Amino acid sequence: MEEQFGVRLEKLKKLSELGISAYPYRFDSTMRFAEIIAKFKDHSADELKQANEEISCAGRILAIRSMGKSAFMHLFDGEDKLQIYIRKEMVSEKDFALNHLLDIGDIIGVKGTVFKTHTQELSILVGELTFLSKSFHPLPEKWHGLQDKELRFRQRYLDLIVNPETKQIFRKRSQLIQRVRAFFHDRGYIEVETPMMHPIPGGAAARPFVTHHNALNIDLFLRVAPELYLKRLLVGGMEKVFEINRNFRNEGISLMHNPEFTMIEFYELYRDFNDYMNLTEELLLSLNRELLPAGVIQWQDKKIDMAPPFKRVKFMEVIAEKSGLSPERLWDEGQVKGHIQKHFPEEPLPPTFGKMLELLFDLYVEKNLIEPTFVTYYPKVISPLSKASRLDERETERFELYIAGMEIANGFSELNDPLEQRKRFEEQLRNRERGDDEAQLIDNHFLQALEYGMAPAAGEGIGIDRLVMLYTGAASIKEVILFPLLRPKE
RNA sequence: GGCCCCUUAGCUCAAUUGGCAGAGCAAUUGACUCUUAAUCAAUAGGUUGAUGGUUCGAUUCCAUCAGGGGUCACCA
Repeated sequence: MEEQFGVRLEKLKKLSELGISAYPYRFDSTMRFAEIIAKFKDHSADELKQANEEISCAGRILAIRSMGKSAFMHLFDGEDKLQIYIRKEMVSEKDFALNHLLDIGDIIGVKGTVFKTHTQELSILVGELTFLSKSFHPLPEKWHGLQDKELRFRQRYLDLIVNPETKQIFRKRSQLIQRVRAFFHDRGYIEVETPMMHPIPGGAAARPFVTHHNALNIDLFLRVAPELYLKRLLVGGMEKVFEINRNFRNEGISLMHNPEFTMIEFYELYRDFNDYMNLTEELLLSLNRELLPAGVIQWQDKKIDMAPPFKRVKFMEVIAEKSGLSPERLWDEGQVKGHIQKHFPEEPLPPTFGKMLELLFDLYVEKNLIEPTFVTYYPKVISPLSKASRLDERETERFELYIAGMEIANGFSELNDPLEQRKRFEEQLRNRERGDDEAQLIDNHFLQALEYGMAPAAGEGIGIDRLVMLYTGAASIKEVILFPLLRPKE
């Protein structure tokens, strides 16, 4: 507000009248609050007095309790809170004057000795005060914190200052990504970065964002998946590769979708989809060990056991089971069409057979897959990049991992037959003509790479944001992305 | 994009079929040298998201718009 801004501006002016620099350049802390707390919390008041340990530290003022000639404040260093105590007789006249110009939200440094109050709270008795930065706006309320979701996401820094749980979520996100990365490095994978701007969008069924390169005067597409580039690396003989990076899909926003999101994709030559289901279980086990000692997550009102091995069900069989249509009828486009029209007349009829099967899966199966479950053997018609099944020509060696009703991972034995791949792309083009505007385009440069010969390989993508949701219990993807996309205001 | 809900002080929230817009925290002034949601006294702070309409009178009822949340669709 204008008035509070003015008041604080006045205080800043008074600082320079005292000869205090409003924006100094640096400050030396001897310890972070966490270290101070860890080192001294078990010492008695007497022991601390004896030790007379002098330290310096810095933080943002979250609360001030002033009693005229003395004051307590709580500082926050972004991680922990620590109380400081300022007494008139213990500081210089200038520092005591400075103390009266401080506002909640200001950042200060202090030098002093560690002690415990009568209520046994570890605190710093201040000997020297250093002004570090002014806050011109009042902070959100200390007791209720910042509740308004819109403000929390638009002004995430305020959320981080007042709501400690938020910091915990992003610390956990960082740990999770670090663990995933270590998992693949430990197994000899090379981490790579492939283009974010693609001349031809590909690798997933999704609508892309379009951008433009001025010097070349060409349109480019923000990538929907790195898949087709990573497979070029397999052709090049990179035996084990992975990439953790952003993908962009021009689609709606929901509890589980943000237009830009983080995926890891990983590939390994001479492996198939069975190997990768096993590897996925190993990866989650490794994450459990570090982030989930109990092995169980609390998801809304349910508990989910994250311990492998996970259940495995076949795509067509699980739809058959839930819909009452026999597996053989499910392979009949006419039967499937009739079933949808009869039981779901409100649903617009999908343009292709594959989309109809996906619709039935969404309606009957997806939301019920709470416990970790691999859905396997997806039909060829909806898996244009997967290798055909050894058991049934109509199916592919593909799996998706579902947890808490969310798709977490998608992997398969990679199709490496360039002639077959070209046929699949052409089939996609026909789907596009029938109205499926997410059907993939022919990428001739990718096909050319395959024509040089790609060894058999397995590949997989895992949605990092959703994984973080699971491991933090966050109900919305916005809670695990620092700056989720919102409509710009004003 | 469809449907439902929300928007009141910097923050968290009240306001009686439609009858003077309030509290706590934050802020200002003063008191106070172990407080911790500090306390005590006083003060200030509002175009009730925006624009129209109904009405003697609208935070309240209606319409449109904006932003957000939820849900469905799109989408992994």
